[in-house]
Formats: sequence, structure tokens, C-alpha cells
Amino acid sequence: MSPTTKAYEFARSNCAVASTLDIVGDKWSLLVIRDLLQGKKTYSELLECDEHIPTNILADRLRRLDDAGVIEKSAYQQRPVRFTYALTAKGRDMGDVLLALVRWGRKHIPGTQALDIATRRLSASAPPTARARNPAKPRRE
Amino acid sequence: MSPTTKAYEFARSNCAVASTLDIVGDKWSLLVIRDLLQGKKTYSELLECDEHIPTNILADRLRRLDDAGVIEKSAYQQRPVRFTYALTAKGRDMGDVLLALVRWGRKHIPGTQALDIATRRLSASAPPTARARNPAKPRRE
DNA sequence: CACCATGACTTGCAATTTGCAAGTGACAGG
DNA sequence: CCTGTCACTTGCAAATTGCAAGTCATGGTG
Repeated sequence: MSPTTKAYEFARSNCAVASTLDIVGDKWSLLVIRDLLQGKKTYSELLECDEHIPTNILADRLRRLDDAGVIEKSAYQQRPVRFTYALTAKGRDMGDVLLALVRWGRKHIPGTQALDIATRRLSASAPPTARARNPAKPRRE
Repeated sequence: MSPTTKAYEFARSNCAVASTLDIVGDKWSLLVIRDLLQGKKTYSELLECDEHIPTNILADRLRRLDDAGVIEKSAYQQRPVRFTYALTAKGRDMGDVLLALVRWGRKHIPGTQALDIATRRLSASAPPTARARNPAKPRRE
């Protein structure tokens, strides 16, 4: 078996939040879902995200999300075989989580941008986030 | 300085989702916020969650969340000094993210329970989650 | 045919981060 | 003095990340 991850095999508790985090609770999964929601389809497109996801991590996350039934992998051509990744209905429902994250980020982290899809649905809320004082702690030494 | 974490020092991109995940994008942070939202206040109360958070991880997450301005630590008594942790307004706004996660979990992961607060706000949606077939992959060998 | 190019990954490996167990420091009570 | 509680810290081994480089199938070009 691959040396990359075998974790998330069973739930930490029956709490809906904890169980959901068992699936997408890491720094990358939701970004992959974000990109798929925005129309990216292939491995190489997903690899080019602004956050520079490492290729082995992307392969691992796609595997996990596929296992969890959040996305679906399918070949769109043979010779040479090439794949497409797409969200399932289950995955598309993550859109609400993404939207909540965007709203929070736009409201509390100065200088952050919304997603294209989110922008359309966010319409009137919050101006272009005026770069200003961030109420974060002065950093403990 | 402590050997526990120094990461999350700068944003991976200006995307609101990515920036928010830089703060709460791990398996534990949102569970701590969940518990604070549900009324837990002290370190030892937080330590007793169903998911068994390791004590060093809890200490680290509280430090991070405090640095990020999501929670606030304050002494509620001297001699001996004892602390209370509470969400700031910024932290309370994470409630929407939690709610989205609960809704997704309840809808797509059989056998999961909602939070107390969420239950009140979730009222009519979805029955007590009828334990049934989970459309997850049959596990690649 | 030789050579370069894609697309989609895998492998190696060092640097972080987890997770578990045990230890510490400041008191309070008996 | 001994035991207990709260709030953490330390030590490590094990798991996960992140970076660079390699692989494999096939297609195109000269």
C-alpha cells in the first residue's frame, strides 16, 4: 500500500462537526473542493492553484475525497488515458461550508478575496475590505 | 521558544477560504471553538471532549486561536491563578461555519449528531438520521 | 527513429506535527 | 507533610508534510 496516509479510517466521535472534519479537516481538502467548484477538472489544473499544493498531497487528497464519495474520477479519453475529477452531489453540498468560510474570511481577515461563485452569491455584503489594522495579537515572543 | 508549532505565520494566498483555513484548517481548532460555543470555559473542561484532544495540542490550539484573536484568555481568580477561555466576536462568527459543517455531516454521514446550539437552529431539517447504506467507496486495497 | 513534451502520478527523504505518557509548579485542604 | 487539582510543559516515537526528482504511457516533430 502507498506510504501516503491511511488515517481517517474511523470516526473520532459521532459529532457531525468532528465527523465532517475527519473528511475535510486539513489545510488542503477544502481548497481542492473550492477549485472543483470553480470549474477545474484535471489533475494538472488543480496543481496550478495559487497556494501551490504539492503534487503528492494533491494525489493523496483526491484519493481520500474519492474514497469518501465527495468527488468522482473518470477517464475522459483512452490512449493516452486522461482523467477528469468532478464533485458528486455530496461534494457540491460542501459549497455551503465554503461560503461560510469565505464570509468569515472576508469579514475578519483584511485583504482577502472571495471566490467567483461566492462573489455572485455574496452580492451586497461587505465592501472590498479596506486594508487596515488587524486586531491580531502583537505576537508573543 | 516552544517546540510546538511556529507555522501559520503568513498567508498562503489572498483567497478568503485559504486564509481562513490558515487559522482553523486542522482537525482540532474548530472542535475547540465548538466547545467554547457550547459553554465550556476552562482548560480542563475543554480537555474532556468526546474526541480526546491531547493536552499539548489543546494548549497549542488555544495559543494559536488567541494569537489570531478568535478567543481570549483571562484569569478569573488569583491565588491560585485560574483561567477562562472565551470566544471573541470574531470567534463567535465561526458559528456559521460550524453550522454549515453540522448540516453537511447530518445530511451525508449516517449516525452523526448535531450540536445543542445547532439543534435549536436546525429545527425542522432532517429526521434523526436513519442509519442506512453509506455511499462511500468499497475501499481500494 | 531519436528526442522533447504532456499528463498524471510515484518515490525518497528531511523537516514538521501529532499523539501519548509522564512531569512540573502553584496553591488548597486535611 | 501528604494528597489533590488546575493548567500546562517535556520527551519522544510515529505519522504527515513539503520539496525535488523520477516514472510511464503516448503524442508530436524533424
